[in-house]
Amino acid sequence: MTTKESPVHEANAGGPAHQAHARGRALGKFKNLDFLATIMPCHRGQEICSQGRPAEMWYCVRSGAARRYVIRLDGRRQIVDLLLPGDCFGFTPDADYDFAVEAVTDQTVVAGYPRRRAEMLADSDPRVSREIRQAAFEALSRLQSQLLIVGRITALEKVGSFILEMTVRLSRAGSTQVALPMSRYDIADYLAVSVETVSRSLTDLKRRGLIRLSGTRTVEIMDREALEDGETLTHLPPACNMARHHGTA
Amino acid sequence: MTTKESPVHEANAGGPAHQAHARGRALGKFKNLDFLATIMPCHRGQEICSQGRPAEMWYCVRSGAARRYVIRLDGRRQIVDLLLPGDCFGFTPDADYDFAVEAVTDQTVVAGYPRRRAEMLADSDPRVSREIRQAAFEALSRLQSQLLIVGRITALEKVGSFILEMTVRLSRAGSTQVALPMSRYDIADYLAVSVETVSRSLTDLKRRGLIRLSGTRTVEIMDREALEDGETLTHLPPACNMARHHGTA
DNA sequence: CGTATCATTGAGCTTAGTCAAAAAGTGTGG
DNA sequence: CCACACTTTTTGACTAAGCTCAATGATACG
Repeated sequence: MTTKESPVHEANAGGPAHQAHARGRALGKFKNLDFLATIMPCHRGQEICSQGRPAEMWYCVRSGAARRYVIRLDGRRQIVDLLLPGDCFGFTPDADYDFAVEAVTDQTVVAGYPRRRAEMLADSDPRVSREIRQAAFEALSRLQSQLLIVGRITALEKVGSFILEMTVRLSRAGSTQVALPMSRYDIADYLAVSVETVSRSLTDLKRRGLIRLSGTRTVEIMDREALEDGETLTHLPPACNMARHHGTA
Repeated sequence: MTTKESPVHEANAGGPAHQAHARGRALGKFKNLDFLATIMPCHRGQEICSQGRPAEMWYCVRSGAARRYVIRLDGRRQIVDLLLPGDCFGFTPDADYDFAVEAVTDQTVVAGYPRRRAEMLADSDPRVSREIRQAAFEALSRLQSQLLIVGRITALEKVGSFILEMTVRLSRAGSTQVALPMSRYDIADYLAVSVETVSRSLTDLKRRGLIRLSGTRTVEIMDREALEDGETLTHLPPACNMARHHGTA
């Protein structure tokens, strides 16, 4: 769904939430490879690598956000990784990429490392070797998290845990607020549900008082417990028509 | 679902389909580390590593099959990787495993490599370093495949592509037959659907003539095209009551 | 100040989950 | 070799969650 007829939901991502989150960790990867990095500033929607092309580079997000995705036979898009500052990508066991990667926001910057040379360096420098290994393990961990989210039963749970994950990954320590860099379409394709369902779920979570929205892309967590529980989210007052005026958006 | 009340669906997996699939590639990993491998034969259901414990070992499946999984708060089990001969696991960016791994069949053999020592060896031997990197990239690739399967829309598509994946991974080249080493419960927890749905989907695929079952765990692919298409699988003759006596089970 | 995209909401319908129970295998011990 | 106990697998009936189609608000950008 989602990206069925409308091939690219790009153009206008709008919102105040896009000044990347380049924190300390953004520079924490491939330190010992940085001297051969190519810095690439990307605009929204710009393709960074494309499926089927020779996998000649590894990358690391410096700021902004990127989506790694696959287009299915039926035209649907499945996002298989959301890449935030500090996240590395481009790893594949084969000669070619079996995915594509695009910048999600303007102001996205990635560092590119020629794979061949990086591998040769890894051969001679254990620190490089360990950095790459660590980056791959982190990618593995992200994918597992995503699988656990996508594998949830109800859309409410998926959206709820997605927000929690984004909070953890985008906000420092105890923050309860996240500025999502991506559109509802991206969220939908990440969670493998329809855009409408994402929207409805957010509305529902808002009505239940678990989150608040400031603008469309800034989410504040009001009840973390309930969000990660899932028990609370299943078959409960689906539309409790309590005449509550939810403060703002 | 699935593993909700009934914690473990083990005991009797029976069936003729369990003589592991140790082919050449089973030994193709960590060649240069083999001298420090511990060979562990495992019985069905035996735990190989457990969530939350220090990640002190890396592993490689030599024969049989294993499932990597996570138990959710609500008690459901999500399988996040099916490990077949040649597949490596145990990789984590943190100090502890954030998953558990169990043998799926009797006759499962895994090789264990002490992480510390393996890392030190990788530091000094580029071949080791590359082997580990390659294994991690393959794990990444498996996870991406699973995500693409779980992210499909209908259960019919999920089960269909699952069978295709298993055929590719378990059978040599052009074979159209797979002996699934795992139960319907495992399949359900891998696909994040209910057991009943898995069973119904298989029945449906059988009725449509896309597969045939010999016994309950041996699947023969009759129409690969249709299976990977998905288009064919959506809203079509859901129960064509043609009085056909499907040859055998 | 239009225009395009993003976001939300509604109505109808299909799919899959749940609960319940039967059928088919498998293994064991008498 | 058979009967029993236990799993695994399948099927049915019912319910509810989410997809689709369609339309209406919002918002940003030129």
